[in-house]
Amino acid sequence: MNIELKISLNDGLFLKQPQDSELGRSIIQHSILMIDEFGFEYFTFKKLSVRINSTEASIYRYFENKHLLLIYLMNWYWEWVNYLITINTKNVSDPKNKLKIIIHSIIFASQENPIVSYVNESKLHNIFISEGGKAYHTKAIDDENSKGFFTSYKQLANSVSQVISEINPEFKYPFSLATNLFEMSNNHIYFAIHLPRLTDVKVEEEGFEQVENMLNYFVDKLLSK
Amino acid sequence: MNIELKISLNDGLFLKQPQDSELGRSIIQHSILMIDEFGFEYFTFKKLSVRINSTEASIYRYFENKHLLLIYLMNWYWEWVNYLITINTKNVSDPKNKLKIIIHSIIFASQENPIVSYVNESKLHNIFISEGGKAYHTKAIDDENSKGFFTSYKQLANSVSQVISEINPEFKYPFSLATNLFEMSNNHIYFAIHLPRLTDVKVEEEGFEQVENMLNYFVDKLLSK
DNA sequence: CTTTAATTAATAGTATTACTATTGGGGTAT
DNA sequence: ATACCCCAATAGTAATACTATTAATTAAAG
Repeated sequence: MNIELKISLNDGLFLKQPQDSELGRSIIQHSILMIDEFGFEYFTFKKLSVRINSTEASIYRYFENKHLLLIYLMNWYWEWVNYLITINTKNVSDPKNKLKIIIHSIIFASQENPIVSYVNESKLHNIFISEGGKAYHTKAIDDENSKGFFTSYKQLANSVSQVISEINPEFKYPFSLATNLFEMSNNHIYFAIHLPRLTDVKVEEEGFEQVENMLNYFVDKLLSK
Repeated sequence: MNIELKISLNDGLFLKQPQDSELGRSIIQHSILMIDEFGFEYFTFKKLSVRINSTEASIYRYFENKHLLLIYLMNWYWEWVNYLITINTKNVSDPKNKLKIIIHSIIFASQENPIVSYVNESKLHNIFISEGGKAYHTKAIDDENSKGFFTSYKQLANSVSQVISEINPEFKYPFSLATNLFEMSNNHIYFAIHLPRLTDVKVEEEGFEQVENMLNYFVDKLLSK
């Protein structure tokens, strides 16, 4: 028997629940692989349909367009990081330790706890790093936001901000720092790979330790009294 | 007589120097207005050509495609901010004051020193905030980087990092902090407008004072010994 | 001056992309 | 057996991204 975790996402993101059918799961699986491989701009439903031996029109029955598919995938990622943070900090009471674990969860999300067989979490993390911003940098942002397409990210930011406020209740920018941890993590992994003159950190085969150290250093300094 | 400043940009960014002809300047002027108004995805050369009473093919003689036009505009912005920082800090010797002025220049770039008649610097700043990341989040990044399309940004980051190191020579991440000032400024202005739950700052009609205060607060804390 | 060369932008396309209306096939219920 | 419903494929259209070629204008050479 095959037990599959079902990630719960805003149902305005899809026309038909992709997790419930073979074709739907195949769309999720191969869209992740193809966006990672070729980039979001080059990725089309036509190309995806050829790869999964289906048709364009069939994919359109699941997702309205490729932009909403990207938001769907980013929501998957946010939900998954949220899940990771929850289980990793379950028995931790010291907020400073909690924040360390949160930072580790953000950066090493890709290498731990694969929970859904048809989702390559490591490549989903790559997409988050390279294409994540495109999910909310669009003219339709206000409309999409009002439909709740970014509540997962907001919840994530909210729970991280609470830990920040626990560490230093006087710190004036807990939400800004929380989102900055995500944005900075993405940016500096990306810069280290593609625009190294824009950062001080390097990424190695072993992983993103230097990025993790930098974020911990920033947080320590900013939250010291 | 009409004296126009000519911004010097990497000539791999265009096929034909747009600053040298009426049509070229019109392309720059109205692409800024249209991208700001409709967003980069909706913007096309066809629509631009209708607006400026020309043809698609004529625009293609100046720019290879709309992505390179965006990189061109972002380079324009980086060069312009670099120019602003240079003149604003010319007679300032204290590095702490210098950094304050740099932060002010980044955030209020749009409201000061319009230098080129056919460029609406305020709307160019809007594009930088909303669409800037798309200039370098693409599969062609390594190729484009090797052609020097991002040297303006790197120079900017480099000169800011020098000021940071002057303030605190022990600080380990001067480049990361420099780029983070730009990225954070963009993100939190954007969040304040569209995703307010992701930040602690608000933007008012008067401007982005709260963002400026936040960046100064971050810098003070991070660079204190 | 004229003829030739070079530079300019417009015409008129094509291939691809994004998206949709409609049809048909395979289970399920009665 | 047949009516009903769900599913995905066929076969389109309109818009987009891009290009080969031609026409018009300007500059240079004889």
